[in-house]
Amino acid sequence: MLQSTERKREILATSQQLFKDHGYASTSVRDIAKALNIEAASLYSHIESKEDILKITCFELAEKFESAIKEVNDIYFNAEEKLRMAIKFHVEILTHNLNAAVVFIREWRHLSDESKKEFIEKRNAYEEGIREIIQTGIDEGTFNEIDKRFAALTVLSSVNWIVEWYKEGGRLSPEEVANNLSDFILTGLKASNPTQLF
Amino acid sequence: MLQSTERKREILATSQQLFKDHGYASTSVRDIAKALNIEAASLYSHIESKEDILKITCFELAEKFESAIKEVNDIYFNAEEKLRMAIKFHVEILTHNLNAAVVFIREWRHLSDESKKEFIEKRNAYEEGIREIIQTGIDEGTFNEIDKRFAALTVLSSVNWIVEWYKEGGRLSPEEVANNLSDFILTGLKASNPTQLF
DNA sequence: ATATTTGCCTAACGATCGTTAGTTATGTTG
DNA sequence: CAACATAACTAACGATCGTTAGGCAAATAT
Repeated sequence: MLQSTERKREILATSQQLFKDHGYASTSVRDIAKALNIEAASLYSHIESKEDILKITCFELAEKFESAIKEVNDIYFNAEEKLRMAIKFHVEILTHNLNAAVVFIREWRHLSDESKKEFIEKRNAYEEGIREIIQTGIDEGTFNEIDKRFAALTVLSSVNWIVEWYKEGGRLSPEEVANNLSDFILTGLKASNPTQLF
Repeated sequence: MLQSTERKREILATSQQLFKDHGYASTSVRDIAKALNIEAASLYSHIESKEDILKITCFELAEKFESAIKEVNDIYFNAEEKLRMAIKFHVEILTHNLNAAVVFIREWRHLSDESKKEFIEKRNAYEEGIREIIQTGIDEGTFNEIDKRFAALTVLSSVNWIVEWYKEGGRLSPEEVANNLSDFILTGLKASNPTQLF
């Protein structure tokens, strides 16, 4: 007897805010209800379970990432363009769904075994998409020969970390954040080094 | 009436393992006791509270990081050497205290307000140490002019992420991990670019 | 006007939570 | 041997957990 999707979106949004601030395990169903000014039991007209909220949150975001990486890898570009575009999309998804993104990044471990397995598969597929971009760059000769697995993880960790400090309406727009990240990841900290010229 | 430090170390180590695997909030005092084959109440001969375990774990690691960054910044080196050394120490601390490190990185949010405040201060001081190294590089002219705050956070995020995949006795030694990370952070993905030569 | 659906309510369930009080074997030390 | 310290125990506390059953007023559909 689940009801209007509109009310469900409110419940999801409120829950994501609370899960972000206090963690999934430390947020009770009663906390969520209180934030919505209703009773805990009333939530169950809209959701199946507490884990239902987590599951929907994690998988909705996973789908967005999935579409984004497909879009990038289906179009023909060189590796640098692809990576810049992937980072741009990734940052956009994170910043436009900040609360959900934090839950996606931090709280997926609390999914049931079954859902967790599926989630990890989707995450692996996404990582594989990033690795393909890096491989493209190596094949082109435009990227350094580097451990792909290591590089993909390092790229993703620095991109994901923005949820820890990004503030809506802050100093940097999502686009600027994405550009800064891309520059950092592509060229590193060091100023161009004249000793590499021979 | 707190007892032998030896037994307390066992309790800490066991708790850290469980906190790493299931999270602080989802690990009950009874879970910890069960893993040690004792009753939950027996733990209280050794610890003050559940949060006590978290507090000790977070602050012991914070101290290690504090000493490391002091050691790096007190010795005179150029920025690249300093950064490489800081990353090497950081990776060593993480890999030699893997369970505690995961708790330090993921679970500090569950500290009491008072402890959390102190923890954040210590973390900020550490980040400031990293920013100083970056500033040194900019002053030297060996690092690109870059947003220091942004750079420090990005460096730390990629270094901290290793706890998600590092396995003791795995393919890469801590030293190799540190070197790979330093190379990545210093020179980026892109092969040295001839269009930058004028 | 009547029937149905919606969105909430109260009340309660059994389980589990962190923690305390008080006790008891098992050494260890004088 | 007597006194003490150690490291565990049993039992229980009040609080809170996710969830279910059943009801009720207001809105909507027929």
